[in-house]
Amino acid sequence: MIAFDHHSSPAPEELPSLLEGLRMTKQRREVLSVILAERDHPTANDVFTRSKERMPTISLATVYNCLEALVSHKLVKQVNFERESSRYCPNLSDHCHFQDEKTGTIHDVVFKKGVKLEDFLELPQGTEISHLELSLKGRIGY
Amino acid sequence: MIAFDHHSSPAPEELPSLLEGLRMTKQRREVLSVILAERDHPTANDVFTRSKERMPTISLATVYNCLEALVSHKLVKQVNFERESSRYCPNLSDHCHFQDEKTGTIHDVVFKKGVKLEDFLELPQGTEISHLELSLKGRIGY
DNA sequence: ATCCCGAATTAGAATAATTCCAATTTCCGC
DNA sequence: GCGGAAATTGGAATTATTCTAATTCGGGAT
Ligand SMILES: [Mn+2]
Ligand SMILES: [Mn+2]
Ligand SMILES: [Zn+2]
Ligand SMILES: [Zn+2]
Repeated sequence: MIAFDHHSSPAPEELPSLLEGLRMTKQRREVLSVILAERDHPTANDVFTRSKERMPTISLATVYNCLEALVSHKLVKQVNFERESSRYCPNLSDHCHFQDEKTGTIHDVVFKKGVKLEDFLELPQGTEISHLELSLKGRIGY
Repeated sequence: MIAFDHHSSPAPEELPSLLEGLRMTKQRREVLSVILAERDHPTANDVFTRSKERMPTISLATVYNCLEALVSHKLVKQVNFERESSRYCPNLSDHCHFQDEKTGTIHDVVFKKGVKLEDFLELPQGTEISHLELSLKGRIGY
């Protein structure tokens, strides 16, 4: 019954100047707020375009730098679909991604509560998973 | 107890000249046999290097063309890890991939028997999944 | 407030995987 | 053997991302 996760908007803006040990420069704050604002999984270039509206001097290199910093400090997730350009996601809960082949839209998909990897994968004992990415493509029931 | 799937070698060579509706040219046969031979998830460039040993005139463009043909005819699977170059896999059974961060080696990981997507994902009813890719990174228990 | 200094930003060049192109070559069916 | 569509080829083009080197920023110390 529960459909895609349409999570509610947390307040952007007014972020502390240090977060998770990351110096929150104005460019990083701008990039983060762009990602928080629309939660539509924008590409680096999308983020660049949107950031320039409020900060016309920001550079694409800086956007890439900021995204890398935000991702490595786990304030944002990087999302990949096959060979497409990376997208960025502000949803920090455990989830994966579904791309509607009709529209290209990417939806967050939540893991069922309590499921563990070993429940559905034949992993050798002792394996430590440090990163997991599950990407789905298909059609939504009209 | 069951570890990574080390499947046994099916006989390469001697492929029919038409397979799955795909004209099996000598370049396509060579590319396919390279992938079947080592099952170590080579990149396009790996395949190119190995193919040149037996077919010195093959071009990289042709390797890409062949891989695309083999993948779209489902004789080979394309495997992606984040932004790394694509790799190719001859294991047609339902499986996903684990990359050992220590060595870079990629292992096939089998889904437990009988598990369905809906068992662990909150998918809206009526969703049709046409493609799924699950990629894991981590360490093997020494 | 000014100075210092490491970190961040910037523009532009470089990189690298993949795709495109236009010219040949292959090869299946007649 | 011919004709034609499909495949191959070498090289150029594309494009997302990374790198470089110069400049600017900003927080702590004086
Ligand atoms: Mn990731
Ligand atoms: Mn795939
Ligand atoms: Zn997401
Ligand atoms: Zn595989």
